Amino acid sequence: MQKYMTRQRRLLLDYLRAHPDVPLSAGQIAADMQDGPISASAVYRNLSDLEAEGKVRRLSRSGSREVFFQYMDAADCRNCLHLSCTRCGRSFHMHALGAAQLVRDVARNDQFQIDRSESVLYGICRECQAAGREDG
Amino acid sequence: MQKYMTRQRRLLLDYLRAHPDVPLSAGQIAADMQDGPISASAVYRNLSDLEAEGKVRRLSRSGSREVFFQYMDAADCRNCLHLSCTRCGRSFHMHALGAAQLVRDVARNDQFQIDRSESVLYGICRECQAAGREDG
DNA sequence: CTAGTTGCAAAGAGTTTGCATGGCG
DNA sequence: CGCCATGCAAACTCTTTGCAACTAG
Repeated sequence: MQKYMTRQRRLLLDYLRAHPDVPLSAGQIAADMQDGPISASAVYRNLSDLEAEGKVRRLSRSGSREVFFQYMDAADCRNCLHLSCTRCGRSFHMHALGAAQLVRDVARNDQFQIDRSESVLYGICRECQAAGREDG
Repeated sequence: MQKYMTRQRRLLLDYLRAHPDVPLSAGQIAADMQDGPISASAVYRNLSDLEAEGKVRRLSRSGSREVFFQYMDAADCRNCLHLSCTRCGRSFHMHALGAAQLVRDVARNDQFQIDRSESVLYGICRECQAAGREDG
């Protein structure tokens, strides 16, 4: 668990906050920051710490062995599910009411208690749908 | 893409069909079958082929670097979303009507086109909820 | 027959870890 | 000043790949 706010820690946090809606792979983050004063292992270690503190969520993309991280702006994310675009990689908050409704419906119909923080729905976002129609 | 039905292929298929509701990691499958006449690489290659044919879905578990596979009983899975229990590992089909409803709602409210085959909702299944209440 | 498949072992990608050094408070 | 965090490189885990031998149809 994090005790000291090191330069690396701050740098990483800044980086994450600057990319709020993209799930970033640890490797990608490390690569993006490799010119700065932070090593890959510091990136990995800090991401794990941040995850343990709930500041970051760890998620996987189907078919990839990479682990992705996404900064969570505290309470904001407690009641939403994430929608992640498989084309552009960005992720969005599902309408909170809809998420609540979904959780309720699944609890009732399937007797299954959804964990929002573990779950992400994949698909195509509005912009990429539009782009797709143009392309053909 | 698969052309010949080899002994290994049949073995793997049998194995998968025997475990319909558990997402199995490729490594686990390979380990379970290592005594039989099938190598790890045959397992991996066949799983990829089966995925390409839509007989198997590939999925990730948040926090794990392993890739999981789950046998899909054809058309059955076209219209459902999967609910995967983070406690016992089993996965279930979300009520088809509920899934359809969800897809519609998200399309309308979030302008996001969910891809059922990519998406899995994680949480706790009925049995594990009950077990949890007993345990404390 | 003969192209698709297999097994093996080696290569690859991504992540974790051990240890000496450095820096936060 | 003491302990936590860092950087480096080596270890690890899981998966993919190259290639010669094998086999389904």
